[in-house]
Amino acid sequence: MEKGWKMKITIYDVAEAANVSIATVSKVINNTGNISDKTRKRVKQAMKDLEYHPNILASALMGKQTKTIGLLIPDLANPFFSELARRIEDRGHELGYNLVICNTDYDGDKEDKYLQLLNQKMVDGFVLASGFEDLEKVEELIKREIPVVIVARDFPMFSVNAVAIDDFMGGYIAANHLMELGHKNIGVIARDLWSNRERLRGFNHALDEHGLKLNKNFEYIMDIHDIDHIYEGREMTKKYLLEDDRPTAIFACNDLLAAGAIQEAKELGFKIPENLSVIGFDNTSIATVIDPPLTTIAQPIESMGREVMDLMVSIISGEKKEKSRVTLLPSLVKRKTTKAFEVTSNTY
Amino acid sequence: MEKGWKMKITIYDVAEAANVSIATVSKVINNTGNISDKTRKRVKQAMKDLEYHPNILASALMGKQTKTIGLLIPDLANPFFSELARRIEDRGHELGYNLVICNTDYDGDKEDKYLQLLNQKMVDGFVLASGFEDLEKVEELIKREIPVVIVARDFPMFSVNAVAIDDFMGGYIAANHLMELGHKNIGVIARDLWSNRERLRGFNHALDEHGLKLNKNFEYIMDIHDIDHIYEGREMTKKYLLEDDRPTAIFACNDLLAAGAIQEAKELGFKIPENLSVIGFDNTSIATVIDPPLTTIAQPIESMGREVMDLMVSIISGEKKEKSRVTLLPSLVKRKTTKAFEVTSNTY
DNA sequence: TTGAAAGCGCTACCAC
DNA sequence: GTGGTAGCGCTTTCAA
Repeated sequence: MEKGWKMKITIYDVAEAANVSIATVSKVINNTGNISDKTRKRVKQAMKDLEYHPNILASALMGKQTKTIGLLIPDLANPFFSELARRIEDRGHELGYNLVICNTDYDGDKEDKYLQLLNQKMVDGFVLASGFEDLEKVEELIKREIPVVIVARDFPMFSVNAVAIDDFMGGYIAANHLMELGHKNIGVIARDLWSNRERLRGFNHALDEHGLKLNKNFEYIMDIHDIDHIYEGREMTKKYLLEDDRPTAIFACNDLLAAGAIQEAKELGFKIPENLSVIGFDNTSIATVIDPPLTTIAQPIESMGREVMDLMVSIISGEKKEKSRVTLLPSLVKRKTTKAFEVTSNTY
Repeated sequence: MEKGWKMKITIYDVAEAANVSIATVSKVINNTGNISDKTRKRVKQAMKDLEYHPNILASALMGKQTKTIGLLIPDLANPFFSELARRIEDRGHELGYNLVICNTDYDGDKEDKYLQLLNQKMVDGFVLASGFEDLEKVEELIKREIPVVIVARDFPMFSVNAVAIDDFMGGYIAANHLMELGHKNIGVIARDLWSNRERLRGFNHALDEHGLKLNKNFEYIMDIHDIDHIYEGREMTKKYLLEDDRPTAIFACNDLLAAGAIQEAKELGFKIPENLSVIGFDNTSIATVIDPPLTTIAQPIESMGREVMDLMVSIISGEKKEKSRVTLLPSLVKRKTTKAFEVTSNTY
């Protein structure tokens, strides 16, 4: 029979060409069983000649891995998440996995749909960078023994695999940096996410240690579905800055929010950092793009991506049986948006 | 037999529960054949009761679609691509498709590897946003009748499905905008990509119409693998601006490059746009983040994503047999980085 | 060291 | 209308 160029070539073709059974071919593909060097060589040659590539779906049907991981992420257009996805994909590629990436927009229904769909597609596991404020679905997965690792979002009192930074510490560092510069009256802008609440908690804790207290007028926790961070950052900043006892510094819980804060402040005639200090969070690429370059709390995005995939693979391979949690440390990246507070600077 | 909570439930379980054959179940799943309402209802109920979800891989083995598309993209961390990926995913989701996203870094070997791998995984088609300066692999796919659509990258003399903007026109618009403002001496910064070369061609064409000519000292085409656009933008800008006959405006072929240009110019003491006009390309979110907000040539990213998936699906479904190419139009988004050139402004 | 054969979960053709 | 059955391409006993 003529093997046309379009014919999909299967294990049978290889077997025929190498004059062995498909069982033998399968064994050399998977390096299992005992095959003599001679046959092995012959089979390999046949595979090469025919440009044979095993159909992964068929083998998955037999219980093998699909070598595909589902990544649920709130919003790829958000630099933090796209950079994280990038890193996870990089490491996945190194380890032989592909990523199905899904945007959830913090929408529970979408999360459900994707989880279910990717399950049907037999992904080997899920990386969840999504909101999942609701633990039910995650528990369901775990009960069904599907590998799950949560990233950038910790569930302190729940037994899941997770990699995240110490958000509390991040907030703590931010506050201390600002206080060291002499700021006492600080405004904060956050989102209604666990991680952001932790950052605030750390922030407040640091304040507390110095006998300071956050002015509730200068605390804003925006709705999770307000997607335009820049706008929100601007609005809040305007509100804060127009008050008589306006803050001398702002802690924004992500870089985008900080960008908005800076834009608005400048537009209102404030000089940054002379009249107002701003500190962000995440250290995404936009921190270096805005002017002045943003002082921010860095999440080690690359390491996070790496750790996530490594953890995932160790779970899949079964070498990690108990749940484990890796916590990375945030760090202060000083750039140009924070400066020592001087009394005179408050009246510009 | 006790159906444990972990048992994977199959079409057989449904058949048993509904007291029909698996053939019948299959028919109600796929809405094929003739099934009486009574049985249909019974089967559906059984599926619901058992929380049955068909194994997509198994049906794919039988020649059905995997409902998964491979997306090859140079770099998810680049805002243009992450925003595009976001839009493609959105539309894919609406149409019932998932996306396997792969970063290629314009690396031919990675492109090959991914193409081959995703092929094994039986994706229904490929969206290529990657470099693919080399057409061979694409031709190979097409010959094998695998649906392919190219995005943000046109192959004018080659018959492929593609959606892209008119890059020539984009460059043309940019040049005209600058010339209308009185600029005659303009520097350009581009990458060594087809799209960028087209933009330059359009740019030069416009110049030509006005009897102007690009000073070759102020033209730079950076290597495709130089990944740090900001840095490159800065370096070139410094070089240009330190010349005696320095340009009064810069056309950067993407927003990141423009961001670098602006940073450097400001650092050298130039006021933007008073002493130097800068125009970018893409209109990514960073255009609104930098200061001053960047005037740029917008690519309609959302429409592009939509068109790409729509085209892909129409190819898969077989309703589009001939190749087709959709060209979207770029548009000028005026913000704050371009301004009329005044003679005095050249000596600040 | 090799191969025959029994599936994996599903679809589709052909009988009844 | 419904069901039996032959695969899809692969892995994995179990015999030879």
